[in-house]
Amino acid sequence: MSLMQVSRRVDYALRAAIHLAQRPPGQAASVADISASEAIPKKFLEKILQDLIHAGVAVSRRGAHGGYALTRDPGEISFKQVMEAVEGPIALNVCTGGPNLCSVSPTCGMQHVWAEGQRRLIELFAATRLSDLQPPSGTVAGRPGTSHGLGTERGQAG
Amino acid sequence: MSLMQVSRRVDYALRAAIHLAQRPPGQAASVADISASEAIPKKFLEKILQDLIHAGVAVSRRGAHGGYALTRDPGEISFKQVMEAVEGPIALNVCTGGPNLCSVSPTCGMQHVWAEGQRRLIELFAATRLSDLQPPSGTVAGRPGTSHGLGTERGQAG
DNA sequence: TTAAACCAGACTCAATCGGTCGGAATGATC
DNA sequence: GATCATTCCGACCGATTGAGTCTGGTTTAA
Repeated sequence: MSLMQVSRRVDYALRAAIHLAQRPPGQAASVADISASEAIPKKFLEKILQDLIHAGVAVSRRGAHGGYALTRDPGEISFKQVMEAVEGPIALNVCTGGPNLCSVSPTCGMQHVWAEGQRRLIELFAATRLSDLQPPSGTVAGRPGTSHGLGTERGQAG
Repeated sequence: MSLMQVSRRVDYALRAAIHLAQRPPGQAASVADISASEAIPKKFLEKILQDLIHAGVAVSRRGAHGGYALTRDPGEISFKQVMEAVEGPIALNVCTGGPNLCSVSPTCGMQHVWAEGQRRLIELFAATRLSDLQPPSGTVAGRPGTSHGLGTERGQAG
């Protein structure tokens, strides 16, 4: 019983995104690739990757030799973007999801504490980019395998 | 669908603790009192208060005119203590609950990000004391009602 | 003795989490 | 153009958990 944990979904999404970040730019990885090397259930991962696509974080190519790649440079994609792509926005309590959501009073005093905690987390997760992660020691970053080019545009993270 | 929210349990526990903090020192409040004024289901609150007692945050007096009070000065009780009393320790991901809990590799790179987020939250919640909260505007802090003395010792928060 | 309170544990019920299944669409290759 | 590898998509499912209730104590003031 532990407090405030992120879901498996978020964990998997980040692993997958980092996996994509760590292969040669523009080289796509298939669900099978990622699933195998990151130990994520394949069909579950499939859905998570769809979320990343819908959020504009990743793109895919369908058909044989298809796969997934990031839409931007790993240095331009934040943890926060990936996390919020698969779950909603970060909100430490129901009352911080929007204004006037406190069940008891409009300003119950706790609200600003949650808001501050939220601020701190968001600051961290927005500042942390996919490029900040070292690949796990003992593995090679850019082993090609089945990989095919996929265009990557540039943008900004937040 | 929102990320990283605290449970109702934690929210209720804090409301209850703050309620106790805001009445004249040493004056107990019954479950009915707290339940009514904080809009918390009575039987549910009862269990939560038990957790606070088991964690040494509150004490109770049984029998007629019984009730609950804090064991220490509100300035000596932190959010963190209350939160961890009713849920486990704060841990942003399974792998930060203890060493060698990462499913993929002993150091997957994300671990230190979770650890840092955790550090920031814990710092905030440990620094925030029950005495830091203003009572909701429009209500009176120390309206006596049914309240009876209950000893309060002193200690420290963390 | 009685009523007001706390104490404890079994129970319920619905939602969510984590994941699977089956198949349709798409694209590369032969 | 058949085949095969792959993404895409929605329905489904079981277990867990979150939130709360119920029942029946026990303790104590009056």
